[in-house]
Amino acid sequence: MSKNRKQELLEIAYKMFITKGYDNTSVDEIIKEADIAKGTFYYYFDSKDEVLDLVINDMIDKEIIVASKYIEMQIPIEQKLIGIITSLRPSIDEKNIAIALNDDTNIKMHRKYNDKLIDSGTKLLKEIILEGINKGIFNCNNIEERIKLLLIMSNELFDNNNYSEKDIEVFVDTTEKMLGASKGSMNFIANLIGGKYNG
Amino acid sequence: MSKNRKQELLEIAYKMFITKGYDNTSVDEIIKEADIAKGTFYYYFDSKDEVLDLVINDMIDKEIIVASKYIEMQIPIEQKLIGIITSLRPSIDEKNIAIALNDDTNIKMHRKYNDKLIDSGTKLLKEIILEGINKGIFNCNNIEERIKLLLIMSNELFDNNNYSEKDIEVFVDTTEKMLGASKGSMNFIANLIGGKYNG
DNA sequence: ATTAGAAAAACCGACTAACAGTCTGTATGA
DNA sequence: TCATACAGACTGTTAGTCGGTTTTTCTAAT
Repeated sequence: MSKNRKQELLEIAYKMFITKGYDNTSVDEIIKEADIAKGTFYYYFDSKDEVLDLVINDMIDKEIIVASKYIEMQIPIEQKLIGIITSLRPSIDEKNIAIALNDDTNIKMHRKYNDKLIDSGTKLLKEIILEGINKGIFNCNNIEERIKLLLIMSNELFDNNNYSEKDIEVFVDTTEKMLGASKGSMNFIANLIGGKYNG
Repeated sequence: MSKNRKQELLEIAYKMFITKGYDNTSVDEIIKEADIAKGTFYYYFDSKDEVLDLVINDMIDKEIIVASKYIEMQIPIEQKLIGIITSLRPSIDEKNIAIALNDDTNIKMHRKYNDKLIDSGTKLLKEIILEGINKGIFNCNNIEERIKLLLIMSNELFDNNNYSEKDIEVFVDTTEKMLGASKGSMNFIANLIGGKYNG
């Protein structure tokens, strides 16, 4: 029951953080929901903050698993790249996550999520971009730094649901240019992101 | 003494937020420092959060005033643009601000600062970029969206003191490309930012 | 012009409720 | 018997409240 209990607590915490927000979820509420005592909670975790970190790690890990599938797929490099970037953002059926992250009481959660995403996403994207450079589709140096910027833009632009068609247009244009891809080669992003987020 | 008192309280709060961090500064500590009672504090402000908002507004307003001076200066457009962007970030003698913003206990403050900065900075930069387009130095559409991306990158990249030469190189390259400036026309950024932040 | 007195603005500090985290245990299984 | 797993009363700190007091400002009658 030990590993199970910890995981069970994390799942309860996750659900409550998403539905109520991190700041608005007290440890007392979590243990009431889990029907355990305070001492038990602090037997498994050092702090509420540690729970947040673990919850976010789980969230990102799931996104990474989905995103990873694009690497082996038999599709154009550009589509792999964009597939990964969009997969790293909360998907349609995780719309409540996007809403939660963007809530004013979840600033801390949001920040930790984005930081971790950039960290994990960079490793994935590096493979793709190197492949693209080898095939002559991309042309750029300082790959990791460019990926970081790419993920920063994606994070800040697309995780509030307040972006416009023009935002996507500029993001596509900038992505093409900063990777040295040919103009228009990533135009399909617009459909993907538009469909994924606004649909 | 009424307007003065409010301003005095904001200045005390500002100093304490910067030196101790927002989360680590309690209202009790602020009123002790100001030598007033709790009721007085809440006579002037609705919440601790409102104080944070007001403090940040003041901070950004000061940065905007400095940045605005570049508009009238007789220097190349590229230098105006970069001058403004770098002015919007905490300057050398405000290094403690940068440190505070990046502290783990100041996530909320940091986020509000960046959001407000993008809001205020966009208006300033728009003038410059239009001027650049008119003079044939820049060449791009969707100006406001590009500015937003530019400020997002600048914010996320440069306000922790953890960026490298390569980060600057990529930022310069991306900025040139996304505004349609000629290659190398903004190379001087490296010195500016490097000197400003790492010196 | 002076002043009583009413009204509004500025201020006080004890109080509450909610919270994260602690501590001293007890039960249970190897 | 020893470590793992759990319990729940307790503490200290916090943001925010509330009923009351002082100080200032305005009004009006002398």
